[in-house]
Amino acid sequence: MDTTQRTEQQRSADRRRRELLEAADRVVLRDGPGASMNAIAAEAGITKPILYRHFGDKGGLYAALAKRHTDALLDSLRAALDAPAERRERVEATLDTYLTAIEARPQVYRFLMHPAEGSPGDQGFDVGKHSAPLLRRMGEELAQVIEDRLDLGPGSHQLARVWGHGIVGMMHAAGDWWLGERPCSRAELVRSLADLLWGRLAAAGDRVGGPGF
Amino acid sequence: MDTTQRTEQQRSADRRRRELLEAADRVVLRDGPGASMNAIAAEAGITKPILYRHFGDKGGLYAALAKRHTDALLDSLRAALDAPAERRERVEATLDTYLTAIEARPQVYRFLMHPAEGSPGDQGFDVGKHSAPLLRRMGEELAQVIEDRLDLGPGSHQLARVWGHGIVGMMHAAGDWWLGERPCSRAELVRSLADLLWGRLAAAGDRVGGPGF
DNA sequence: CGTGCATGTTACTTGCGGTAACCCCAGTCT
DNA sequence: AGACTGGGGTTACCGCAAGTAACATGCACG
Repeated sequence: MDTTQRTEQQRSADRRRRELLEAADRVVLRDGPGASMNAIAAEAGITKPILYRHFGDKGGLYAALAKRHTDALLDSLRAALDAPAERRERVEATLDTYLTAIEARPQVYRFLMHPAEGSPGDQGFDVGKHSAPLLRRMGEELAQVIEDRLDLGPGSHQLARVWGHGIVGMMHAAGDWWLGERPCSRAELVRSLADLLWGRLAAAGDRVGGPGF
Repeated sequence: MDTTQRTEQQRSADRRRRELLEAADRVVLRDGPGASMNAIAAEAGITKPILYRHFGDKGGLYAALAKRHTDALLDSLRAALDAPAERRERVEATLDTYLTAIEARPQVYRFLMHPAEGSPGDQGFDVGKHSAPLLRRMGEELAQVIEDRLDLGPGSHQLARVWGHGIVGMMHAAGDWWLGERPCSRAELVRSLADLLWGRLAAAGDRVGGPGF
């Protein structure tokens, strides 16, 4: 009765919410992160106030949208990282998974990395979470995996966290640059990054005939 | 005559431009990247259209502002990277220089790394330059240094570029996270990152008693 | 003197985020 | 049946910031 009815309405609201999110998705993918609430509402076949009833404000809508994609991407990454294989292979598989994802849907990627937060009065938004939460989440998850799986001696917790965020940042920056310039194949990029993580920078010899170092 | 006058006016215009930039700087440092053109104009003691005459649009002003800070930071980094010392020392010095800079003036840092927000429609902004050009410039410069100084065998050009952007991204992401959470001292962070670059990730042993990998 | 020309202003338009007030229709209670 | 309530929807509006005319002023040159 009361409960069944409430769940019924709940379900209806959830379905509506999903429809709205999919419409928003289409618009954001088409117009970029600067898509207006009016455009999104129009795409969904309704008007602005409904969006605000469901998501509070633009930040809320964008957060919900970002969460969907972020969760999906993180699932793929976890799968690659958890595969039964040698460490280097897993690292390469994870890098490749990430790069494949951003290559396949660059619009989604742009949106996730530069959600543009509040904006106007942006007062409604917490200043602390200025940046893309996706990078933070990836960094934290990777840190956890590193800490769980590797024997790093004393201070392993801190070390794992630094490495987690650092490696994610490396992947992100290299991917961003690569996506813009396409200077090489994905496989080459993956190899180069893995080589970097595998200490080839430290192992390289000084160039002969260069400036005297 | 003509020329002298023109240079005279040019100089005057340049001086004015600099004053405007410094005023803009003060406002952006105080109010964050969402500072309005009105506020900047008021701080400079003039009104909006003058700003637009000098910088075209908000993007132009922000680009000019960013260029100043970016150039300054890049100069410091070049100095640290060019110091006569062992490679590891230079790497650590460069990391430390970067972290010291973002620690000393987080407002500047936020502005440089997330200029896209702007404000509401942000439609005055070119979609192409979505991200911080600072990262790209740092990546390119580092790539150049790596290629010039290290002997990487065949494919060294590509490799150096990938590494340049990757390392810069690592530094940036770790720095961003560190700046927000302050989980350890700057020196510890520098050491951890350098260790990562020096192959400690690849060299670490599997954790005993953990899940069977 | 008037004619450029750079510098400055006021006052406007446009477009967006966000909100208040109203509307309508399906059930429900008495 | 008829008033009552509440979720889904709309129109019309506010405030604010980017960007733009159109008008005003000071100063060199012929």
